[in-house]
Amino acid sequence: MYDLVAIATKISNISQLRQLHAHLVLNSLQSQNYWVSLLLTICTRLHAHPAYAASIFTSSPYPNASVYSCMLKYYSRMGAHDEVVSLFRCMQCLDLRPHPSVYIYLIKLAGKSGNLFHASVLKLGHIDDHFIRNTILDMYAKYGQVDLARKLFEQMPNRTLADWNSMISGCWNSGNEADAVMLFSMMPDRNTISWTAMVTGYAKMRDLETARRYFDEMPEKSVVSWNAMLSAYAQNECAEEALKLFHRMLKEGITPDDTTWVAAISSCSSIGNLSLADSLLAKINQKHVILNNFVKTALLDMHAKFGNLEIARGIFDELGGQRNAVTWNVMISAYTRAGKLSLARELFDNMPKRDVVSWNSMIAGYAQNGESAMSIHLFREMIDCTDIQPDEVTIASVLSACGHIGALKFSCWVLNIVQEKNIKFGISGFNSLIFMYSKCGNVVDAHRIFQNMGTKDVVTFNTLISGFAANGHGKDAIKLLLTMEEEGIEPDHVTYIGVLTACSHAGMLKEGKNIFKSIKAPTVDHYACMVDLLGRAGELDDAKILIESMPMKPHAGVYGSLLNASRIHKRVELGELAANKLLELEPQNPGNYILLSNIYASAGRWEDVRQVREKMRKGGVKKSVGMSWVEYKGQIHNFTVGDRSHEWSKDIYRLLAELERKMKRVGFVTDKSCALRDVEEEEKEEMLGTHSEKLAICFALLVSEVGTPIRVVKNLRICMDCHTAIKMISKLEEREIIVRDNNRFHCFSEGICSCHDYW
DNA sequence: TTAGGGTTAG
Repeated sequence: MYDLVAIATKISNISQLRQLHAHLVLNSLQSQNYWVSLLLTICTRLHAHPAYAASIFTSSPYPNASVYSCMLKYYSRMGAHDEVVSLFRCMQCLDLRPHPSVYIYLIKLAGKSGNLFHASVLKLGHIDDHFIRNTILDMYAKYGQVDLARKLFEQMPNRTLADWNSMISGCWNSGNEADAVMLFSMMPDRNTISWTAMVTGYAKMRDLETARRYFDEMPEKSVVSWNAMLSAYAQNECAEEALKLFHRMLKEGITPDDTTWVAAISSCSSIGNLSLADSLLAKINQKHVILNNFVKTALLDMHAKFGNLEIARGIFDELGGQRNAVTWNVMISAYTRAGKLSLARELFDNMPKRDVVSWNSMIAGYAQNGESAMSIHLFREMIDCTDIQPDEVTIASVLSACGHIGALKFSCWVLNIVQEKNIKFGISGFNSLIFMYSKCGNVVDAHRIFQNMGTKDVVTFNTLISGFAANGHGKDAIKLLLTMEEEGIEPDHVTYIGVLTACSHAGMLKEGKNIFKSIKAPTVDHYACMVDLLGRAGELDDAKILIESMPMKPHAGVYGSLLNASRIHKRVELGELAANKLLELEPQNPGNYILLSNIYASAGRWEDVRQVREKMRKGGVKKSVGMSWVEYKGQIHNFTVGDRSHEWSKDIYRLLAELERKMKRVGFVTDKSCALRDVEEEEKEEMLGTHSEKLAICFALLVSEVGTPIRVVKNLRICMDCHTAIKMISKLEEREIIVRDNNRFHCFSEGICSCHDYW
């Protein structure tokens, strides 16, 4: 028998196991509990097939606690949680006493609801087992029940080092720095684990300096301690510091493990330094490291961030069965970052188990690529069809999408969910709220949120400043810039873009000039804003001089501003100059051709108009489709030029025709530029007057209550013809109509638009 | 057989 036991412990593959099994059968030993337990232990070690393990288990006619425990351990190793639980219930029914390690596994598995086991552990007297006791303590500490953990800890007659360490981590988990420090100082003895817990604790509080102090004072460091400090840097936007520490680690002869590589790789990708990444890859290859899927996922992400989508996809495919939710999520966001939404969606639809990050990645992916309506649609699906709880990131993305298309009602619905589910907002949540309100034209609420915020960051200020800019509140934008400086928040280049745009929209030439002068190192974008400001104010020659004096090469935005100003002030020669530069810089952008052809059209130079159109056709440049959204009862309705797909189409067009008749009767003449801008000569008659914003407005007129203002958002600039037509509609229908285009609001009321400077 | 470190979304 002793020979057999010796053989059994050395078994290293399934066929050896089957041989032993056969030998036991031959000697009629296979149903003895001792041997069943031993076979099951080997099954666990070798990951044997569940059917085989089950057949061994059932060969025992009267399985005892040991057999049950071995089978339970087998299932837990295989991740078959349901089987684990049902087996445990069987044991309870049979009054069998599980092995302590079984409890440890079960308590960990139960996680947050693990306190169910506490009573049973007490009843069976397992509480004196310090391994089990510590697991319970740790479970309480990990899952936010620090009070229970403390109670247990204080009642303990003999605390082990592990108990102290669990308690310290528990304090950090609940953000209780004072208690963590006190426990650490009171400890009778400390090990690397205690010190490392302090390092991670401070890292969680984003206090990297103190974390580093503990790290430096640590009497002995393990790889884990190094990793803790490395990750602290890597996760708090200190990638450079992380890589410095990584190199010191190598110099001191510490062998990196998987976690080390993950931190190094992710630091590399956030710095965006390709050559650094290459040298890191070389090191990994040179050391012949076997990479686990954490490292592979980090590598996947790095390649994706460097734009190597094929390599990233290669790693993803290679991972095969080792893929987890994170791997899928990384690949999805790799695609959304690159604007490849359909590929991202394909993965999203095919992934086996989506978590909140998967939904967030896809919702944010749509939102960031201009597919706001899809983003909102997907959020509804998440709420209506799944049990997954949205978090701050979800809400921030959806609110941003709502802002883009002015979906105020839908935003209210989203905010109700936030209240219902008690989702806590941090800075980014509030920032998105400010964005949404100001994009919906509700500056008052945007400002209210801003004032109630505890801590603000530069994005908070920038968002509200841009909101003021879009709503024509130039003075408020400048005031906010001053507040910002008072509160010690350094304005960045986005801040100045916002303030300059605000000046431009409010016609504040002098103030804008002063602000521009105060910018330490103006970027090309600031020059573009300045050209826009000068141009709109009619100082086109100054704008041209400014462009010529620029220390850097002007980009498309600079000439775009000049072109727009030339159109407003009918300066054909300057417009031609700007447009030609633009066509050089962006030969594929249809907007530039259309702007130029409009300038020629307004000057009556039809032959030039024809030539521009011809050039566009030859270059294969397609005109972009203008879209308009209107929100009705929390649903988003979108329209494109000449759209007939809406179920209300018939009524919409009937109303439009009726309105046009009325307009003609009161002497309204359409401006042909509208037709020339978007359609070929032969289609002109048919398409005239069917721009998306008009369709959206007619739809809103049909469905909305009399007296309520109509809100429409257009993704491009609204054209002159529609501008005039909407003015007239607001008068004829006695309705207030608010149209927001790319960057500002047009408020039409009683035949007057309150943003005259725009045209 | 317990305690410390890991990849993703804004």
